[in-house]
Amino acid sequence: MSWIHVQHHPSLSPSNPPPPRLAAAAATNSKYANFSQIPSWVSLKSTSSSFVKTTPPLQQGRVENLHLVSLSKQGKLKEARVFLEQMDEAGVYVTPHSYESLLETCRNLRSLAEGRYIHDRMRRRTVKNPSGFLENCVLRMYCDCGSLVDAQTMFDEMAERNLGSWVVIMSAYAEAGFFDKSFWLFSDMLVLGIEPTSMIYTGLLKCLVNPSLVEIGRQLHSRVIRSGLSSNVAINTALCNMYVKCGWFEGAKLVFDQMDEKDSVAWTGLMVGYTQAGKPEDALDLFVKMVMEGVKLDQYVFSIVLKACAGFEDLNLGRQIHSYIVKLGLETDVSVGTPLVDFYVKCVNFEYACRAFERISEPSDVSWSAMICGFSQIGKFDESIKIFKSLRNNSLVLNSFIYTSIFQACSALADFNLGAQAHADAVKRSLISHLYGDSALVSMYSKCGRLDYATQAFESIAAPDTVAWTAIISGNAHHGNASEALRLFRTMQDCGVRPNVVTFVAVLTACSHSGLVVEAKHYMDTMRSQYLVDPTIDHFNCMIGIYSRAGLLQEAYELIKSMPFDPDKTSWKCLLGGCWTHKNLELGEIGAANLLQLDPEDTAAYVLLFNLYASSGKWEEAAGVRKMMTEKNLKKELSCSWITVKGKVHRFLVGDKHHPQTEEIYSKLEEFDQTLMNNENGLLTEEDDVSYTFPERKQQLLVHSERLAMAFGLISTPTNTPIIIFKNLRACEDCHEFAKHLSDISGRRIVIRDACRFHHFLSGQCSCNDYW
DNA sequence: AGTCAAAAAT
Repeated sequence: MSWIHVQHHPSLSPSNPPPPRLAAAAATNSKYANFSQIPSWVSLKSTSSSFVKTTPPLQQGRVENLHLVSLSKQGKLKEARVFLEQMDEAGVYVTPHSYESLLETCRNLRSLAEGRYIHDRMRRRTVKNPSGFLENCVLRMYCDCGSLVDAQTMFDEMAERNLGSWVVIMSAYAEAGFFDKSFWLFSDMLVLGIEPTSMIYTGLLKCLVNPSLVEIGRQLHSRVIRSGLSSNVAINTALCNMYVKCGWFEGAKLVFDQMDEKDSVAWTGLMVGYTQAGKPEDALDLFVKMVMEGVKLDQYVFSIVLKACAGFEDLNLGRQIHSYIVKLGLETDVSVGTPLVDFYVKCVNFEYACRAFERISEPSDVSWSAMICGFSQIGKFDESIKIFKSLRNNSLVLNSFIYTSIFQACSALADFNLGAQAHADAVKRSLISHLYGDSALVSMYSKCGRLDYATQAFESIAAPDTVAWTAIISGNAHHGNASEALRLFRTMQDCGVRPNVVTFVAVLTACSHSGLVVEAKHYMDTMRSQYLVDPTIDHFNCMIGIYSRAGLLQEAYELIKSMPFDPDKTSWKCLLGGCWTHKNLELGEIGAANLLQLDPEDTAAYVLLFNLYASSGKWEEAAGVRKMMTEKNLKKELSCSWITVKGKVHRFLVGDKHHPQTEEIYSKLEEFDQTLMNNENGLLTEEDDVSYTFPERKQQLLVHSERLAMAFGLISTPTNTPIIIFKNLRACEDCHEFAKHLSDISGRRIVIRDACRFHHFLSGQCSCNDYW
């Protein structure tokens, strides 16, 4: 809630914040009086001076009341209270307008205590109050502050209720879901012979928001007809919206079609309904009709039409509507510009999104969050974070969507430091979106190598949904805790949460990393029949990977041939990977051939095939593969490893000597020199550069990037913390052995995240049991 | 008087 307060603070206007210097200047020019500016000759202490005595009594409190209103508009209720007491002491009259302003602030800030105080002092003195206006303000204050009990007491005690009083309390009950209460009041009204106005009806109708309430809606509708209000635009619009929200589109259409007077509001409401019901095409049809009937188009119309468009991801259609928006000069409007940005982001056209954003005159937090999303989508997570930081530094309004995006960005960058800070920050501002933010956090901590934090985050979710369960299952899967992942999968079902497509990917991933062939096959076979989830190619690829890794290469190949999908790159790569591990040249050649047909530039395919030939002693073929690579001028992905120490990322390449502590790192590595494994067969690892000759490669092995990172971790982090290293490619066998050994001698816990999973090394053992 | 815009897990 805290950020809402900011919105009411004039000098921190959310949409267009002046830089600090300007803000200070603006404050002194503020249209509201500032206490320090009140000249001493009218200030409270001088009420006894001869000048004031000659001024008429009402005139006397003008500046004080102005100051009071100023304080309340700035949300300074505590100060206002002190000032009120000073005014009392000085015998200065508080005007109805001041009370109105104070009550409004109490409402906006949901400050029941201050509201009660104001009400209390109003009762203790005579306030000039024409037609019970102020009493309705108090009533609304109680309703908006959530105290229906106080509101009811007030209502019962009111000497002079007017229609406004009825509207306020009935709407409040309806909004809070106490429909019986509001309908009792409704019948009270009728009994008292008070004829309900359109306000009464619209107040009630707008609270009927789900299908279970449609009957009440129909009854109200019939009363509307009987009371002769059926041509009232506001009521008809409200009826139409009510039926839409209650899911009765036929009813909505009926009301809509017989309206003889329809403005853009009525059209908008119907379009909202269609869009929310997943019928964007109907919404667009309505838009076309609107245009043909010449209805005036406003920013609301375009915001919903753009949302409908985003559902289609039809760039062309959106461009046409965009040009319409430009013609009408509405592109600078934040409520048109923002959905426009979002539309382009959804169409994966970030350039257009940027241009649309630039045109918005006063971007809101929603506009910024659309941009953050856009940057993340094109992989520019640093840019997302940059925006986030600058919004924060400028005290602009942040929201839970933004935090969710930041958690995602930190996941992708595996930035534990920033992620944990953003987490704490979001907690302080209570801006963690239920389920959305929670799941993103689970995933973030898991991807940062902290499954312990991920588990904590998961356990703090009151009622995890499918996505949240999937996140924690997937986390355990990637950290190699297959049995825990499968246990969670069962618990999830015991909790009545149903697994979906992604959940099964996570479950199969868990099996895959632990070689649970039988279990995987069981889930594969039952996911459709028992769980009603149709397997996708991702599931088949997981299964192919599981067979291949387990050495069941024939089974893997049969599955590729028999599965109901055309095999893709991943399918063949899984097979090829298994063929390399289990030295099956025949199937390996088939895998490589198919893979290279789908992607002739796939470096990993060449490396695997090269190794496969080399290990079978087929040097000529191996040389051929290498020649092909050189001919194609294939630049393989540069291998690197990184480690974060004190918030700073240290990145290493093979044989890197750029680090300022290079000497220490290399001498640390030499300490472990004798533990090096023999790699006499001259095989390539993914890390190696193929253009090197054999002796150089062997030399390279000693200084693989992850070893440099490990050595640096060893000398620069406290001994009681795990050394967490990330690398962009798969762990090479030799370095894996090295890490095991290092964990044994140093007693340190080492965590390495390679391209496909986490390895936890402790006391000479790896959590993957050498199966990866 | 009634209408608007965004997000999580492979």
